[in-house]
Amino acid sequence: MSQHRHPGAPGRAGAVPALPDLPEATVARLPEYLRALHALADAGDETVSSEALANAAGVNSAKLRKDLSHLGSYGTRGVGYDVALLIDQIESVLGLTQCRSVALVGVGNLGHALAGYDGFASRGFRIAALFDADRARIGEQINGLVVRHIDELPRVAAEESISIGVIATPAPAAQAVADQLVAVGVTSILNFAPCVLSVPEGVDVRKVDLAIELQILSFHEHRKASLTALPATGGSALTALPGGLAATDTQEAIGT
Amino acid sequence: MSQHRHPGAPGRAGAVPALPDLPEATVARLPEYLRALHALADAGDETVSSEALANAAGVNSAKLRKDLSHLGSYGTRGVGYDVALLIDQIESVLGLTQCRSVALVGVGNLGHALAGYDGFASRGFRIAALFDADRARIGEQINGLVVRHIDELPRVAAEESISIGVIATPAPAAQAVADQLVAVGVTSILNFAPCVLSVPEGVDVRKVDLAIELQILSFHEHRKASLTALPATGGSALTALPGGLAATDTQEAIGT
DNA sequence: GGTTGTGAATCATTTCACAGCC
DNA sequence: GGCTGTGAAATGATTCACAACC
Repeated sequence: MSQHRHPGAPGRAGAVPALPDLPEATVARLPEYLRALHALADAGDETVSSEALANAAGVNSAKLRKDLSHLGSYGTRGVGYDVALLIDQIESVLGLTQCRSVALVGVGNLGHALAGYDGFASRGFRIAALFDADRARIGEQINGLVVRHIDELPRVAAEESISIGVIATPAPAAQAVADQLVAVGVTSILNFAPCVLSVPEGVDVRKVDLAIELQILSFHEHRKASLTALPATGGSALTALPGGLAATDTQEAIGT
Repeated sequence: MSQHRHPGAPGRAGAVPALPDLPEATVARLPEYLRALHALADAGDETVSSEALANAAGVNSAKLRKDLSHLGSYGTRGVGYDVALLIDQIESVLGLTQCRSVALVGVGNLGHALAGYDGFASRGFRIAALFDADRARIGEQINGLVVRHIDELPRVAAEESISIGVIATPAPAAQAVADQLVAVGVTSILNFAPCVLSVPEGVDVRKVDLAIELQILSFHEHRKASLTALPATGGSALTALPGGLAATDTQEAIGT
């Protein structure tokens, strides 16, 4: 990430509670643990071992224990972790104890879907405002929210205490939107437009590019095809068409 | 084929794959380079320096050069990289020389948007079939494609040479869909459902969870808020850097 | 018995810095 | 002069393995 790193000791000792300096990789996994923990809580479990939780979150148990140890961790040896306690702990670290308000800019194809996605609300986020630059869309209602013109961003951002901006515009518009978000004080942006945004120091940008995900998969697909094509030198070129069943054997699904 | 080998590695055991064995982090960045290169090509540029390309892709130049060196390197010292040549090279490595067919399962809110997203087609992917389990949706047309029942997957997958499966169903349905995709020979899955999938060895799964992205941003937002409440930690340069293109590292680098 | 927490070891990735080439 | 390619150093992340604890 960028170099905002604040050196360990803040002058005098002991003043700060558990303001954690977590490894970025750990931060990226905490939400997944949280999701798994909620599922366990819904199922009525009160404690869980690192092995079981790691399984539910798709990581190995050593990594999970190391991650949790960074937050000071409330586990009991021989028993495991208290599910409810751990949920509180992780939500507190992630700053999810307060519901955060999100402004979504760009209600085209993707933005429309995001505006209607209920996975946000159920996990601590409230889509508080929708914006677009296209006058034809202004006034349209999506999921109980009216689409406003982007020019209203300053007023609405102040009213709604916008905490996070989501950009779902076409690429050419994204930088201008980012600038506008930054101008009204937004310091966290989730960018779905396929382009790089430049923002001042102190503003965090995360990017989700759907085509890039497919291209990464394409690489692995390509690699797998090449591997089966030449197990030995001069191997016969079996047609790589996945028409029927693949040649691989193992079909067992692991776990639930 | 690359003959790149690190001769210094002592005591290496096991087989070395005969294929270009790129670091995973490099693979994840190649699509971003590709996008930047296409933009340069559209602008008429014929060559580009590592510095300029790195800037356009949101990374630093040393990383970019190291990444490109892994693919055998097509640059000219003192000049830079040939844009067209590099595009070909990267597309070839990523397996994008053939257009790959994608099956999309789940045409709810998000799936609907994905089906209509033109960013796929423009970057080497063809959405070849849409599926859903809800009988009420069968027959609906989206972007010229008709929604089929998931039971038709085996027949259609064979007809269309499906290469990649995209899951955009609710979480409870996702595992069953993954099993069905695997059963018809799909070995690459992009999962938008908020859950962990278990698949046999050899199948690649990438996961995109929109709420998780927001939660990671929430953490940084939370941390920044806590920091401003603290006394200064030395000369933390909060000021905007000269020029608008300053924060090259701020995006992208946060996790994968 | 079982399980956590954690130093130490291994592995991966990024950055530095400069030789070599244009 | 400018630029790439790349060993070597530095940083970061993962895994191992086991002592401490219930």
